[in-house]
Amino acid sequence: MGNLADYIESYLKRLLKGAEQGMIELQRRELAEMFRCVPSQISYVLGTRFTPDRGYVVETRRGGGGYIRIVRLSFRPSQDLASLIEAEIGDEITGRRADALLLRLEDEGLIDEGDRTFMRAVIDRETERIHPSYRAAVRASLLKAMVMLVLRD
Amino acid sequence: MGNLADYIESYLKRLLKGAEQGMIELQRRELAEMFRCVPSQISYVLGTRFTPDRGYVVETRRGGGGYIRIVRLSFRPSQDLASLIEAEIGDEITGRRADALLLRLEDEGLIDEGDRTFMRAVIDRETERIHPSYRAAVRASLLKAMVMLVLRD
DNA sequence: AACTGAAAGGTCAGGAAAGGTCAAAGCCGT
DNA sequence: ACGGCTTTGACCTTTCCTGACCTTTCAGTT
Repeated sequence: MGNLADYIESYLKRLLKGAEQGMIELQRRELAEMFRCVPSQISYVLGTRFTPDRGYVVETRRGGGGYIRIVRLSFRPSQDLASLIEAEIGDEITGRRADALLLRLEDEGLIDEGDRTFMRAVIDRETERIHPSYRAAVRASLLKAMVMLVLRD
Repeated sequence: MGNLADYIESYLKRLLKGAEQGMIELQRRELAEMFRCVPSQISYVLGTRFTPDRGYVVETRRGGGGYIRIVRLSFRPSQDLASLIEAEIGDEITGRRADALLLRLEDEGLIDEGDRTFMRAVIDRETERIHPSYRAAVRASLLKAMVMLVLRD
């Protein structure tokens, strides 16, 4: 994990952990100076790591006194678990989005790394035997089934 | 066993043995240089020797600072369980046989009644959407995935 | 109220640095 | 000679990082 984007990401996540209400506010230019990079690098990190997919919302404001606010969304089900999972995963899902979701669950402490790796292995294994055009659907079914099984209670 | 792929395989396995958390991280290009071969040779070794079937998961990242991470599953589909499950379930299974299997697992005290009814419900739900001719296959995948997930460790 | 300049953040394209793919050639045992 | 692993190399995709240029907001001036 040697690249700059990763460092910035983990710095921001550390800040978020220590923050009230799972929300932080900062300035792009300042942060860029701190990491000695161009400001657009910060935008890059936000755009690739703090996406809704991964459970974050970013609000910004330009101009004097501008800021960037990062809000962490909690996966904690407000409704019932099944419909939340249904909404997140749907009938089909790419391998990438599946990874992102598992990572997010790990990030939130809902599953551990072993769970994540295991589920990934199962998905890879079951998925590669079948015809490519059904993969996305089977992947979704498997993911939903396993996540529900692990998260229920 | 004099071929390059075998040497690379055993080198990686040696690294894995000495690694904390049964996980190593390396760069494809570097490793290729070390063995004086083309990078795709590394991919070949990973694709043929470090498969989920054999108890490994490989995660990679491209681009600057890219890496390859090899994780050994702690629940290495312990011959017993994995092959038992594979043998019992196979590539396809009817709803009836699935029920029977779940009941048997409950009988043997390997899962409780809650697990069983939950898994059944998940299978029914995921299975009803899809085309009838694929149900048996998807049912098998789901069942295998969930049973392994619950029985692992 | 309108104008203007400075101070944010946004966008986008391009180059460099990984790893991925796939088909063809090579090698080896039967 | 054949079939199945191995190896190689040409070409592709993804990710990171930077820099040039754009837009928005605010504060002060006219």
